[in-house]
Amino acid sequence: MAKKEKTTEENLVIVESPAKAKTIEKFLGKGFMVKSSFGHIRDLAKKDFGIDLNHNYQPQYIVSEDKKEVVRELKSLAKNADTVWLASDEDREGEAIAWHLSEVLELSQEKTRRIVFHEITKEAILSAIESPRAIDDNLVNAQQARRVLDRLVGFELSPVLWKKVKPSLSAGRVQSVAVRLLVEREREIFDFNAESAFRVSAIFTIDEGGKKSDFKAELNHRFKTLEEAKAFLNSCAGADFKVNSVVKKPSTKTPAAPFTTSTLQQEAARKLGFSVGQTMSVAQKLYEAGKITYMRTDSVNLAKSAVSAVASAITSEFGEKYVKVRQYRTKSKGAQEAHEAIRPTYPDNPSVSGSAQEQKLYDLIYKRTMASQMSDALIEKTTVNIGVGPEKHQFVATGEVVKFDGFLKVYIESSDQEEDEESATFLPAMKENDALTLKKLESRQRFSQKPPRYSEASLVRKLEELGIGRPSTYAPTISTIQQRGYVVKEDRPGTPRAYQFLWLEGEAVKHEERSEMANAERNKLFPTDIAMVVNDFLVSYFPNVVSYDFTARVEQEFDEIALGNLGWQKAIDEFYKPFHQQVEETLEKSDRTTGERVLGIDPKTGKPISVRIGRFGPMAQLGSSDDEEKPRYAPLTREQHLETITLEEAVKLFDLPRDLGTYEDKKVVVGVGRFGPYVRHDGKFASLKKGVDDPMTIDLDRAIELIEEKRERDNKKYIKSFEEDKDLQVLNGRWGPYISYKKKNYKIPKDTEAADLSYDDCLKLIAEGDKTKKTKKGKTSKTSGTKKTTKSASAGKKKGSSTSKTTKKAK
DNA sequence: CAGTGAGCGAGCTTCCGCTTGACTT
Repeated sequence: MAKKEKTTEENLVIVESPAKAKTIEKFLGKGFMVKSSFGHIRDLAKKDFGIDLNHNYQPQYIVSEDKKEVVRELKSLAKNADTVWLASDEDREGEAIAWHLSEVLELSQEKTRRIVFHEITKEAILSAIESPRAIDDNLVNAQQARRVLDRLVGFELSPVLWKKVKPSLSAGRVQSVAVRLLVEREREIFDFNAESAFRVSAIFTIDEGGKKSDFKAELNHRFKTLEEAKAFLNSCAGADFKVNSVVKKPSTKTPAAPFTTSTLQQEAARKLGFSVGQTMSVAQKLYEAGKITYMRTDSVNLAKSAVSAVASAITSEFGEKYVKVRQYRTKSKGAQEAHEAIRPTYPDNPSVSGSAQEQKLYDLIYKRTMASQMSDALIEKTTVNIGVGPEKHQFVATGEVVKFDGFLKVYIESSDQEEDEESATFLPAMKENDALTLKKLESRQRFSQKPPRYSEASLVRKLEELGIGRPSTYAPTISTIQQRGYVVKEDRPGTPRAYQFLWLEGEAVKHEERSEMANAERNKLFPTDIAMVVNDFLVSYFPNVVSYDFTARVEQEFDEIALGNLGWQKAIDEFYKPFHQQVEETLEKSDRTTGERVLGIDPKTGKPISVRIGRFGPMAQLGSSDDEEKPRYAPLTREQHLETITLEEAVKLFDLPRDLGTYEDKKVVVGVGRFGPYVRHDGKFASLKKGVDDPMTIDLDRAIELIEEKRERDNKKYIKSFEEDKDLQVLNGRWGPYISYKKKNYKIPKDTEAADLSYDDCLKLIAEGDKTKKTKKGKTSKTSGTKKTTKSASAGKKKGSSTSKTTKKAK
C-alpha cells in the first residue's frame, strides 16, 4: 500500500470488473492505473426503506459492508491521481455507478472524466479516452427511479404476504411475474385434456432399374377413431401405390446471432445440460482467464476487429466461399447493449485448456461465433405425394438434401421441441407415375401434447421476451424463486399410458394395445401450492404490479426520465401514491388466505376433510377444530396440489402411517414426515425415492431395499473412530471426508488420505479449525449482527490474504 | 432430522442490479 502511494500514477481509471481492469491496464500502459469498483458500491439502506417518504423520496445510500475496503482504497488512489476516469458501463446502472463513485470519492468536476466503450479493444479504449464527457444526470436519475421503484414494490408487498399468507415470503417486480408465468402454465396443464388420433406411416420400396431403395412416408390424414384407421389399413391391403407428384423446392437456412447471456444459457442447457447458474459460473471462469468477452450482455453485436478475425479464421479453415459477414440486430425489449456479444477473445483459438466444462462451453461459444459469420446453407426440399388406389388420402414423403452446407459445417442451433421421430432425410430419385411396393404399413394412436412446463432456460427466454430482468439477474432470479419455496426443479417419471397399435401383415390388419410412458419431465420447474396461493392473492389485489407489461410500462417512464422529459421523483410519486393506498386497503380488507378447500365428508368417520396451507406447507385436515376431538393432520405429497386433490386421494392420506409387515423381526412402517415420505425400521429412517416410490402403494420388498440402501450409505459414511475419544469420528460427507467432533465439523486438507489420519492428526486439524473460526468470529462481531456472519467473514478473510504482512505486524 | 398444525408475542423476514470470491457437511 505504501509503495503505491509513493509512485503516484497521474491517471486512475475505474471500471466495474477486475478482469476488465487487468486487460485495459495493458492497453493503456504507463501513467494509467486501472482499478475496479466490483459493481455497485452503494445501495439503499435497509432501514425505513432507505427512502425518505416525507421528503420527496430522498434516497439514503450507504456503502455496502463488503465494499468498504474497495471504497477506502479507491478513495486514497483518487486523492493522489491527477485525473480520475470513470469507465463503468454505458447503461443506466453503469452511469449510476459512475455517479456514486464521484459522490463517495468526493471527486471534483475538473479532475473527473466520464468515458465509455462497448468493446474491450485497444482502439475502443484509446478513442474513449479521446472523447470524455460529463456524467449524464438524467440517466442517473432514471436508475434512481428504477432502484426506488423496486425497493418500494418489494418492501411494501412482501410484508403484506407475511401477514396474509406466510412469513418470510417475498414479492417483487421481477420474481412475482416469473412465478406467475409458472403458475398459469401449470393451470393450463391441469385443464388440458389430451386428444388422440391415429397416424398412419408406411415404408415403400422403389425399383430403380434393379436397385431397390426403401423410404418412409406418412399419410396426410389422421383418423379420429380406431375403426376408421382399421378401415383405411384394410383398403391398403393389395392396393396399387404410385407416385402422384414430385415437387422440389430450394430453401436456405441462416445462422443464429452470436450469443447473449440468455441465448447462451438456453443453448448450454439444451446441448450441454447445464443449469443457468452453472453456465454463468463456467463462463465467469473463461472470462477471468481472458478467453471470452464479458458474459452478462444483451447485445448480439461483434467488434469490427472480431468480425475480421472470425472471417479470416473461417477462410483459412473452410475457404472463402464459407464467409459471409453479417451484422445482427438485438430484438429483445429494453436491451441496453453496453457490451459486445459473448465471443472468443481470440477468434483464431478453436479450443482452450481448462476443466471439461470450460472446454465444452468455450467450444459452443466458438462455434456459434464462427457460424454467425458464415454463409447460408442451401437446402433442396423434396415432397413426394403417393396415391393409394382410388383412396382420396395420399402418403407424403419429404426429403432434404443439403446442396451447400455453409454454417451448418460448424453449428446447428437446438430447439426445445422434441424432434419428430423421423426428421426429413434423403429420398431416392422418383418421378410421376412410378409404381411403388408397400413394404410396411402401421398406424398408432398419438396423443396431443400438453403445454410444456418451463425449464430454467425457457423461463429466462420468456422473461427476456417480456423485457423483465437483466442478464445479471436471470440466474439469481431463478434461484430466488426456488429458495422462497415458490418453485421446485425436478424430474417427474411420468405415468404409463395405453395406446392402440395397428399394422398390416400380408392382407390382414392386426391390432394390439401397447403401453408408453407419458408426461415424463426432466429438470423442469414446478410451482408449489404456496406459489399458487401467493400468485392468486397478488393478481387479485395488485393486478397492475404483477401484470406482464408492468415492467415495459415503467421502462417507458425511465426512458422519459433519461431523456430529461420527466422528473424521477414525480414519476415515482405518481406510482407510489395509489400503490400505497392499494397496500393499505388490502391490509384492511383482505382475509388471511390459505387456499383452503373443503373436499367433503370422510366416509369412515363422517367428519369433514379439507385442505389448506399450514405452517409447514400444504396439508389435509380431518375433523373440525370446534370438535371435542382434536382434528388429524397429514401433509400432501409433492405431486398433489390443493386445487386438484380429490376427496378420495385426501382420505388415503390418513391411512398413513401404514404397517408394511416385519423385517428382521422389527416393524416396517411407511409414513410422510417433515422431509417427505419415509420408511421406518428399527428406529432408523430411509427416505422414499422422489418420483419413484409412492407411500400409498409401496410394498415390503421395496421398503426393505430402501432400508438396505440406507444401511449401505451409513456404512460408507463411517471411515474411522478412535479408542481415545468416542466423540471424534472421521466421516464421509457430501463434499468428501471430514472430521466430526462434539457436534462440530472440521475440514481435512485435500492431499491427506482420510483413512490414514491418526488421533493426534485429528486433534491438530480440530485445533486449526477452531482457530480460524475464532478469528472470523472476532471480526464479524465487531462489524454487525448475527445473520451477516458469512458476508462479513468473507470480507474479513479477503483483508487477511491481500495484506497479510500488515495484519501479522498488527498482531 | 421424521406422524408438527393451539395461542401469545418479540423479533425477524423482503426488492433488483452491478460485481466477485468463500465455503458449505
